[in-house]
Amino acid sequence: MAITQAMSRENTKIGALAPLVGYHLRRASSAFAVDFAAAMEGTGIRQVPFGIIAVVAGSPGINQGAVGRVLGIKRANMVSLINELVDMGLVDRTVDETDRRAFALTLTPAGTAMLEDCLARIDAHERRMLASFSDDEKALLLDMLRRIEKARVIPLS
Amino acid sequence: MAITQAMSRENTKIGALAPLVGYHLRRASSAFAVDFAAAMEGTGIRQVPFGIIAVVAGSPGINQGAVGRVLGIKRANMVSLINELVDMGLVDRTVDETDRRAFALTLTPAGTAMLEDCLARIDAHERRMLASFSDDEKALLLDMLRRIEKARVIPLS
DNA sequence: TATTGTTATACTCTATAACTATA
DNA sequence: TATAGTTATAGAGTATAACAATA
Repeated sequence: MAITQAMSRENTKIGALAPLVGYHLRRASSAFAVDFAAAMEGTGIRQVPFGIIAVVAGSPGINQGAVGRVLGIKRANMVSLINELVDMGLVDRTVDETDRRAFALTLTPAGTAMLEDCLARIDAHERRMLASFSDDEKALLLDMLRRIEKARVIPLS
Repeated sequence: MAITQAMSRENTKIGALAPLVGYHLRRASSAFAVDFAAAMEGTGIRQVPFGIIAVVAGSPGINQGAVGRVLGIKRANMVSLINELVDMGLVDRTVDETDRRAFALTLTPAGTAMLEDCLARIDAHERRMLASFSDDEKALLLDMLRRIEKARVIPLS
């Protein structure tokens, strides 16, 4: 049987999914995730741990629960994520003397260096994924995505 | 210690994540997923199985592998997803007589009814999530998301 | 009583490798 | 030899419930 070009492209018949923003958000996010993983190769850093590193860098001394609330990660799931970053020597975890239930999180020098390396890789990754976007389009997209994030109160912890 | 309003809102200090399209895509997609799940309550249908139902409806007789390629789902992972839909009585799976290795997938009458019910729920869900968006903005967003999906060739099967 | 962190557990989605049966 | 489907398995992400220590 001859393989036509239309067939080899699988013809993209997504039926009722075509007009759904939710579907295309999911696929676009997935495409970003695949390229993100490729961009991070060799660092051992994934999307979620990178988010934690960025938040800790932005608010040194922040505790686990607060990081989770900012990123939409449940307390229970923060534990192993922070353990991983501490084990990698990227995050320092000390008892918060103003609230001895909590841990104060900061980046180690290695954590700061890792953040810088990741940010350089992510800059290239974002340029790659958005090569066809003008600066105005990129700003418009960011604004729309932020509006969607706020459209529903994300349940936390 | 007094809790200020800024503190209770957690102050949204996402640091280096703020300008990253990949981060906001992920959070926006997640917000859609949460509201999607709420919208589907009682149907037993999740995002991925809904995608399969929609693709089968759009291409009756399509086989598992083709559905997977359209949706970015690996062959191995299609098996249990199709089993689930067959067990729910929504999808009919018969041997494709033109290629006896493959299964021809079609929706049962119950599957067609489920699709209609889901589409009505999803219509309300999308309107809810995009309440602040004009028709032009929505079209612009869809166009941008489709461009991102194509920015990287998604590896399939 | 409420909150921080913890453990245990489960479900969904995704990934790879090896197998069978057909083509 | 390539492809359709299958099985087994593993890693991530996310969800809930119950507990100890501290506020």
